[in-house]
Amino acid sequence: MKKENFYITTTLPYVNAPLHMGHALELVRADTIAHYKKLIGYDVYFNTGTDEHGIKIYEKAKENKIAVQDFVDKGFETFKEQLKMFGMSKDVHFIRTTDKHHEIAAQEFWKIVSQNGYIYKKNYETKYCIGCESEKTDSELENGECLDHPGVKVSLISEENYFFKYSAFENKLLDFYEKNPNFIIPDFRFNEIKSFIKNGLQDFSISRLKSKMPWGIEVPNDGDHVMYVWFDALTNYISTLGWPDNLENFEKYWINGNPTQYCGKDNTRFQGAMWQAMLIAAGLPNSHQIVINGFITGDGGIRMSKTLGNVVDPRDIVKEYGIDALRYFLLREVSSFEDSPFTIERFKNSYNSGLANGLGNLVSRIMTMAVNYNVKLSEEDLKTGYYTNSVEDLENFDINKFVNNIWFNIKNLDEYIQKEEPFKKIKIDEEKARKDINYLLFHLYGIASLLEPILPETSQKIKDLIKENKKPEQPLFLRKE
RNA sequence: GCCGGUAUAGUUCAAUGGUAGAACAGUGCACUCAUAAAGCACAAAAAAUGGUUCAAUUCCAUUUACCGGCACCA
Repeated sequence: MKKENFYITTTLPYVNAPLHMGHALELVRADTIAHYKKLIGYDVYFNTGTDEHGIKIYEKAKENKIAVQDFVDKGFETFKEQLKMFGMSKDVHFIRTTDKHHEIAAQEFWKIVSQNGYIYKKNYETKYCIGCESEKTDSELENGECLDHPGVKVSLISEENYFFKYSAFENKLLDFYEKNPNFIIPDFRFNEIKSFIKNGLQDFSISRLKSKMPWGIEVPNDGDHVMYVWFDALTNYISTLGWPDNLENFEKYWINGNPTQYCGKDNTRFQGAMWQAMLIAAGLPNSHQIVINGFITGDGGIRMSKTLGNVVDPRDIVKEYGIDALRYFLLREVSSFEDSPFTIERFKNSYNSGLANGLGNLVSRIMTMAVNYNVKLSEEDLKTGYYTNSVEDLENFDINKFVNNIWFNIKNLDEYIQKEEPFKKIKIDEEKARKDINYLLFHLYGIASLLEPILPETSQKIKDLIKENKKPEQPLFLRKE
């Protein structure tokens, strides 16, 4: 039978800074969905990678006195190492916006959109703060002054830029949304973007003078300009598939793979509208779904920031508690769509109750009985698939709810042991006690199966213990005080 | 300012036009297979005002508080 295909991607983080908790959330969630789809038999293409162009990266490299290419190469290696720390699938595909084939794809994309009449040149006024020596957006200004340099009026710099005819896509986007009522998840984000578009779209600038921003992809047939972020970065979602050369992969995963994009809520507009308009402009099919995460905040919903000192680094969590502990918290405790706080205290509470006292302890108590009384699962029991039910939540990207249900099963087994007391029964009615333990093993194996996309490492450990009829040598998750 | 949303136990979240459920934290009991774990029990909640209704936490309106969006910021 021919396998069905599935494509999923994260956004590409900037290569010049370490990944924060929000990145970890997006990556781990996309990984979970990718893993789940593989389990139910899909041929999955999972994309992530790094955005490596732009003035900030260029300047940072200069500041560190190294060649820009070396700087981004190093950043990319760091990125890959961090993905390992998040327990990502090994078969994830990486795209770098400095990859040669990506650069060619971005230029080809530009050419097509230009041929279709959606790119034109016009004068563009940017606001420039002499103090910062950089361009500013309106949202960065107050009363026409940059916040870091009050009293210094920003100056207006005029230059010729290429523009994308975004304004031509109002109705096309609204039509597309109308036909795809689940295009953006959750629906309140969908409403936001709809009302944004109904307020009217303005064309936006898509190039910069190369003399001012040397580190970027050249605009086709115009060596004086490089692409500004949009046409460069957003096209990664198809260049990773080999577009425009490898149309086989493109057809398989983009056209027939329900391309699904995870992103944070600050990216709603870019992924949900801008990129979609660009695809229409290029005559290419739209994404299938955009799934939008909330933010990870500090306690009380306030923003994480260095000055407040409430930043939790995902790498520190992994170092102290392990990969699956981080994944557990992100996938179970963080709301699937709303903002959620991440504090060490919350994390520790959740770790102790859910992983140490919950799952870890359950594995210990069941395996001890199974080993002591030598109860093993039959080959047939080991083959039973657990992915027939209860996956609706995953299909709706409500991972949070899915994981909660697994923990409901864990609780049920604890209650079962307490009620049936096989450890007592074994002295009175051995056959019945062995049946109980078999039941427990069977359902524990089921829990391990459900956990496969959530906590891949732990899932494998539990399955091995059951198959080999062994107790864990050390607690799966040591209680932390 | 405009548009949208939210307000339920100490905390994070449910359900519901007619007894408001759970998890974590708390208190107590009790068990020993297990990581001083798990189990059982107890305690604990509808922002305010008004309206519709036999009946409102639920529907409607107003007020208050908070959150999100309102463009070139990944």
